[in-house]
Amino acid sequence: METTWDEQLRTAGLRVTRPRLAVLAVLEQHPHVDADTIATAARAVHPSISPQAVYGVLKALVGGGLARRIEPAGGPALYELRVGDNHHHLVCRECGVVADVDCVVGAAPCLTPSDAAGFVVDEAEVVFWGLCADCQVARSQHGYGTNSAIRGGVRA
Amino acid sequence: METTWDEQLRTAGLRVTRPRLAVLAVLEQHPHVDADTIATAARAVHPSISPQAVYGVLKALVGGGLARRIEPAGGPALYELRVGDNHHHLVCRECGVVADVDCVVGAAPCLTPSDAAGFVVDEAEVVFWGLCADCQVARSQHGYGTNSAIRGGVRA
DNA sequence: CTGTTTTCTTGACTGAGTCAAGACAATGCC
DNA sequence: GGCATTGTCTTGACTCAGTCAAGAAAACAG
Repeated sequence: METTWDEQLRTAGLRVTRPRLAVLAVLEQHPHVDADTIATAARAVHPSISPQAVYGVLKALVGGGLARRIEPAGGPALYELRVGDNHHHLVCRECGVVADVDCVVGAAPCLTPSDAAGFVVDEAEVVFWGLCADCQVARSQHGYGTNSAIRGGVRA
Repeated sequence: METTWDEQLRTAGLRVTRPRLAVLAVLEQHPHVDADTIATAARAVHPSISPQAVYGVLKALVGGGLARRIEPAGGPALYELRVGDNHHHLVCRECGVVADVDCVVGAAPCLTPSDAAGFVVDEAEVVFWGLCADCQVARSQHGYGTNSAIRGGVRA
């Protein structure tokens, strides 16, 4: 990371505030987290931060192009700092962990559906669903009964 | 459609009930609808159906493999009857309309990320975001100010 | 037709997120 | 550095989608 968060915020026309820097610091350490986890972690740096402030900050960051919001089905929205490169995600059905994948078939072909039905497409979102390495092990050990569903364990 | 809904339900081990048939009828007419719209439309056939019943029916149908649930970011879940063929979706950023797209690059390559990071992938979900034909027209006419956001107009 | 079991109805509840009003703090100017 | 102007944060009420639980009703088996 060359440019500082200060600069990036200012470039986006946003003021530099403690809550924003706190949220950015959390996102830097945890690549894919939900708003609630961010709030908890950010409180270590800036104790008085409120949940709503986190929503506000995240909306500002997403609006300013510093963060990206992803919404895997069946769970709360997650945020990440990797923006601008069109990459995709692997999501674990069991624990909800998210991993990045670089664009599937090279640069942009994944942006071109075979028949666009009159739509002007500007983004292709790809989510791969499966089982992460840890959950594969857990499943084969405990004898596939550990279905703790997605919700909850998204801490990445 | 060769087999009747009656048979399909029974094959899935589900009882044949009025609410279920009503929901199936609605889904047959409207390819991509949210639970609330289904409830409203189903009431035309079976007036006493409750919203919760719709949730229950949909869960049963999805569980039995008769319907599929999709959850586009920023809106409620939608349901469709096309199951078994791995097809994808085009979603309009403006009005939320959803259209089907057949699998992008042929059969299954879209199921293989370049690097799976130890995940065992069993499904690839692709969503193309853009503007539907109608909203393109509306935007060019009214002079791109008609941002009514997604929420609400999903009636497909 | 009767009994059993699934499914539907009714109602209370949760969790994620939004909206609005006022307090506070960051930038720009003197 | 001090002050005014905005933009941002805090607090609190609220919405919407969806879940959970208990009892009533309906579907299938005999």
